[in-house]
Amino acid sequence: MLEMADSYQRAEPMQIRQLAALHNIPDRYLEQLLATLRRAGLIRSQRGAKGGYLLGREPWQITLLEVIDCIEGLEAKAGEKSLTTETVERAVVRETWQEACQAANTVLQRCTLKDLCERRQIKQQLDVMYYI
Amino acid sequence: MLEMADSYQRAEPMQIRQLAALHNIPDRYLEQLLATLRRAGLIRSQRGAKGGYLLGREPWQITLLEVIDCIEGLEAKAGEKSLTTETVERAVVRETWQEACQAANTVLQRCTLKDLCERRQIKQQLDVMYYI
DNA sequence: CCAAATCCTAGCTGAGAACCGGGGTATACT
DNA sequence: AGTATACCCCGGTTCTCAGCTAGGATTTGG
Repeated sequence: MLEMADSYQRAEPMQIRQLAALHNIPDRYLEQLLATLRRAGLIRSQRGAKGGYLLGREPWQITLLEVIDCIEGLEAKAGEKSLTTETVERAVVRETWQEACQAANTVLQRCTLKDLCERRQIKQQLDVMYYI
Repeated sequence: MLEMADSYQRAEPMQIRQLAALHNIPDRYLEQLLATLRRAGLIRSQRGAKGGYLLGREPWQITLLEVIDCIEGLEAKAGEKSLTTETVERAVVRETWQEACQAANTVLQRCTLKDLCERRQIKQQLDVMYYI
C-alpha cells in the first residue's frame, strides 16, 4: 500500500511483480491480498498490458485501520446469536475488551498512508546518514 | 479468575472441577490454563485432598491485562533478530501498531478483577429484575 | 494406606493464514 | 487482428496454533 501511495502521485499503476519483488512476497499470494483490497474499494485495478494497481482514494484518505480490517477479514457480526447464550462473565469481560479495541482503533484511524509515507521517507534519509 | 476472586474473600480454594462445571469448560483443559496462571504467580495452588486454587494477590491488585498477557503467551521478545533485517516499511507500520497496542493495554491495565466482579454483580441483579 | 486433588508431559484436531497452480479474461501495443 | 502482458477466479496444499484429550506421577488430608 505504501508503494502504491508513492506511485499514486506519479499516476502510474504498480504491478504485482514489482510489489512482490520489492517486499519479498510471493506474487501469487500478493495477488490474493490485492484482490481483497480491491473488493473493499481501497485500490483500483487496470487490466491488460501496462496494467496494475492504484490506490482507490488519495493517500491521506486511507487509514491504517481500513487496510488492516480489510485483510484481516473484519467479522464484527456473528455475535448476535452468542449474545443470547452469553454468560454474565463473558459479557462483562467483552465490554472492557471492546473498549480496549476501540482505543486501539482510534490510534490506527488517525494514521493515514500519507503519514506513513512521510515517516518512511524520514527513516530512509536517516539510514543514508548513518551509512556515511 | 472471577470465581476465584469471589472465593478469595471466603479464603477457601476453588477446585478445577468446580470452576469447569460453572463455566462449561473441559476440566482437563482448564487445568493447563490454571498451570500457566500459577507459573506466572497470578494464582496459588494447594495440592492434595481439599486442595484447589486461590488468587496470588488481592482482587484489586490483578489487572485484566496481566491475565490476558499470561494466557496468550506474551512473547515480546524474538524481535531482536528481526530488527536487523526489518525493512523500513515494517518498522514504520510496527511503530503505529505498537502505539495502538499500548492504547489498548492502558484500558486493560485500568481494569482489575475487583472491578469486573462488581460489574458482574450489578448485571446479575439486573437479570433478576428482568425475570420478575 | 487410600482417596482426592494438583502436577507434568505428550499428542490429537479443526480452523485459518500463507502459499502454489491451472486456466480464463481484459487491455495495450504493433 | 493477433499477441504479449497483465489482472481475475477457483481450488488445493502446507503450516501454525488455540482448544482439547489422555496417561500417569506427585502431594495431602483423613
